[in-house]
Amino acid sequence: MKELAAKYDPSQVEDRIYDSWLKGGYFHTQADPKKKPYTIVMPPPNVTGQLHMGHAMDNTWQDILIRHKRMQGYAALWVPGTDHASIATEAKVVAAMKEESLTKDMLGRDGFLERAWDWKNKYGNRIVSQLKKLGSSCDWDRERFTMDEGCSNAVKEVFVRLYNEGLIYQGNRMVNWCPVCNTSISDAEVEYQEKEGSFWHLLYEVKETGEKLELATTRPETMLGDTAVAINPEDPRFTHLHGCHVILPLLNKEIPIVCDEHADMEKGTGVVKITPAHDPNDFEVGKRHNLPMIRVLTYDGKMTGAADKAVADELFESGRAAADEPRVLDCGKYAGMTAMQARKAILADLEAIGALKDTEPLTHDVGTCYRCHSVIEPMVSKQWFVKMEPLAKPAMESVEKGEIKFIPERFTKNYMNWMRGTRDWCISRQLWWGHQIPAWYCDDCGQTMVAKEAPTACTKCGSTHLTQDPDTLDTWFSSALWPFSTLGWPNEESEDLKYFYPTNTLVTGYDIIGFWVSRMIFSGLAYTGKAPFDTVCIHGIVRDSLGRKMSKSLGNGIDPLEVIDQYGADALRFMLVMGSTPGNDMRYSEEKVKAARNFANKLWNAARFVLMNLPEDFQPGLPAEDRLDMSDKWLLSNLNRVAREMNDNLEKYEMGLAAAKINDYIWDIYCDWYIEIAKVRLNSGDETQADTARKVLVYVLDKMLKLLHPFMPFVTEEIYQALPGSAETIMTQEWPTFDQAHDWPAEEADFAKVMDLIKAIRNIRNEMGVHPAKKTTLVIETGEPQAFEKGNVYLAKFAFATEVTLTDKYTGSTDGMVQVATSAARGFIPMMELIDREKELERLNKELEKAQKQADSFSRQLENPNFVQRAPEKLVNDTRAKLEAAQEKKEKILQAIAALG
RNA sequence: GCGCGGUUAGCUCAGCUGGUAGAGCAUCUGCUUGACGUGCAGGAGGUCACAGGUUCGAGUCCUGUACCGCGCACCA
Repeated sequence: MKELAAKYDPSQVEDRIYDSWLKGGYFHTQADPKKKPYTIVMPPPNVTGQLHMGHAMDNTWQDILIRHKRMQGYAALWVPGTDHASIATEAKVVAAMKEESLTKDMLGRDGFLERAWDWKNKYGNRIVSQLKKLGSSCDWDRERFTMDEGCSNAVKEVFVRLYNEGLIYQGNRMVNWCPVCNTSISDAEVEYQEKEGSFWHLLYEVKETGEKLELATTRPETMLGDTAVAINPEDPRFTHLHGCHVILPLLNKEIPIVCDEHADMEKGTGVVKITPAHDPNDFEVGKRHNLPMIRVLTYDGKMTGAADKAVADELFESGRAAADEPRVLDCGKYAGMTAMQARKAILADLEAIGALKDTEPLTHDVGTCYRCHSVIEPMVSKQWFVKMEPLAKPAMESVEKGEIKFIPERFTKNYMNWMRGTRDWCISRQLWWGHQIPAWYCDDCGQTMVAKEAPTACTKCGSTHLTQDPDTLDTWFSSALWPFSTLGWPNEESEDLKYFYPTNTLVTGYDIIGFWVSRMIFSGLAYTGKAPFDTVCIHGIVRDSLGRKMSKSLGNGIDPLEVIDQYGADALRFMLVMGSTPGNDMRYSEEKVKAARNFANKLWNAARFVLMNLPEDFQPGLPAEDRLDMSDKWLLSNLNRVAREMNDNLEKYEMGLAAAKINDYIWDIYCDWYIEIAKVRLNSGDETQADTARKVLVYVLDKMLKLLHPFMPFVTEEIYQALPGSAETIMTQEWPTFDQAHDWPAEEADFAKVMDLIKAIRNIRNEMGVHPAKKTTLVIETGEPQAFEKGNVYLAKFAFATEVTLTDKYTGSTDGMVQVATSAARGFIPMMELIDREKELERLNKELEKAQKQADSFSRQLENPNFVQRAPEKLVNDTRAKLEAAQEKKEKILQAIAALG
């Protein structure tokens, strides 16, 4: 047992406690046949990232769940780790290199990767130590990284398997190309932003008829790559053009007019130019009509030139180009221009020849890169894809069957929509930081070989000149495997995999259901045959106090570490769960953090009070029942209920409700009522009473520390350590459960009656402005003396009574007596001279009105024969009792008014 | 266009399977009460967006409307 400091200073306590947890090894969990497993894998933050409010919330929720289960005796494992975040990290490293005027090309792949690893090693620990600041009880012995050996092995394994099953293929497809990041990105990574643009109406001359065909485009610079124009086959305006051609302006090239339903008769002029290499719809049209694909943009967003053409042509001539490879145009005078420059130049030239009819302003949604927000160029390019349909099907079924449950349930729909609509997943990235694709090409014959290890010779021609595909995999490819790659997969014999997998709860934000959750689900099902978790608990995002998304550009982000420094991790954590609901966004506000900090402080002081009242030789343990009085039983009975309800709430992922309950119990019930009661007994001079109060105080304090621990781990541990007879840590103590032996409804009800009277007396005194120092006698008239006899002592203190008398019928004078009424009792207080008669009359009438309203509402209900007939019997009886109580109270108020008059 | 969410006290939000509307903050009135003023006691403040419906009974379930926000699709 030790003393608590006069003030709780989280910054003096938290790091020390966290270290002690680490030293104690309490976070570490192993397969244990005697226990049930409970597993959470942490959504891996970017290795070079910094903790933000989103992480803080995500990890707080996980920590609450894991600490709760750990205390319940599960082998609770929380696997932490970080994500290599290919594109984000690479961008940062490149930016840092730029400071030294270095580029990737100057360093070469190996040189670059060396730098990238240095970067990772330098910053990779930052986020981890920040997570520790939060109090996260992850098993750091198992910390993983998506590019570590095990994860990389899993990635290669999956890639090879899927390839062999035909689920990964390579091909020239339309992809989203970011000319700034210089890589393809997946459909999911494209963000649409509304932008001001124009709609340019162009005129293409029909070769056969000489008429000018008007069509509109938002991207005129791609017209050099047009290989057709399309009209709708049903369009009566253009039937005469079936089979005709147009002359593509500027290039003076003949291209066909094709009939395709992609051309919408209602839209624009009904004529649409077809650029198969640079538009996803046109790509499809091109395939349907066997149109050539002509690429006019380089991968860094410039118009192609002679050199680009030469490279491509050489591939074709040597026979190494795939059949679906696009041709490349030498854009001549436009070569080397950016798309924007080319747009201007081409429009000017079109105008000069009279081919630009009109320019119409237009706001439209433009696809942008989620990373750098530059405009995406749709482009045909040779990439690796995962065939989604065969994988999505079981992934949807699994959720439909209820093997995986979303909390809240509505996100199931969100997930289903995503799965249903998803196209094949482009997984190759033109980046160096990441898992290099395990595919090798024969320099001599072009043969493709996919294997976990580099082949020594070409399987076709035997050549030893092999080159590995330079591309890396989408970051999400490795995160998709996270729930099992971290547990030992593909080694099916792994103890951890067998014991801890499938995991239980996945906690994450709704913004990455598509990116991550869905991919883990289909991956888990495909490779392990099991859904990777049974529950997906979704939280919203933390917004600023004005409800705006926190963002770098707005500069409205709140740094969780600064909040921790100022108010403590417990306060931040508590703020992030109190009053929050799964799936809903919440606002950050410093007021809320302060409220949480105040709560920690309240608990601290309560504990200080308890401890300072314990004698040296104090023996903890609850006294025998016959020593417990009404207030003890009321307190314990309430504790019991709170424990049960919190447990139910946590099982249902209602962390916010659970937090509110322990908050209310500690503050209202334990501190505001019970400690005040205990003071009376501690100072009563009755050692038995005092000892009972102390024992109950300590017993309940211990329980409520445990109930609060998952939410506020630091302050609860610090206090727990100071309790007599405490173990080395609260972390592994048993979570309190409902105890049938501590269920005392009768005493609870009796005590409630006493509290009622106390509140009524406090109320009147306050309203009448009677100074607390002014004490009076008190006569209680009641038909239920058992409650008030036992509560006598407390009434003296809380009702400011010098002397309390009980009677079943007050026969004394009502002169000068102020009367208070509750349903169970009438109180007579001689203090009329202290109060204003008129005011008191007014107050009583108000009370009467209130009671009357209540009684009316109940009797109305009971007068309804349908209610009595159809409502549950218990409810009807309860309502009768309530009506009776309201009437009794009314009666007593009436008597008080009469006495006054 | 399809879908989702929100609308409850001045503010920020809870309210689980329908049963007399809650909290924190703010506000007002008292209180230097031997744990805590980061506190204590008390007050005021709500036709739960609107309109219908189901039900003995609706903040809660159903239908529709309005406003705010979000996601997806389309965008020649």
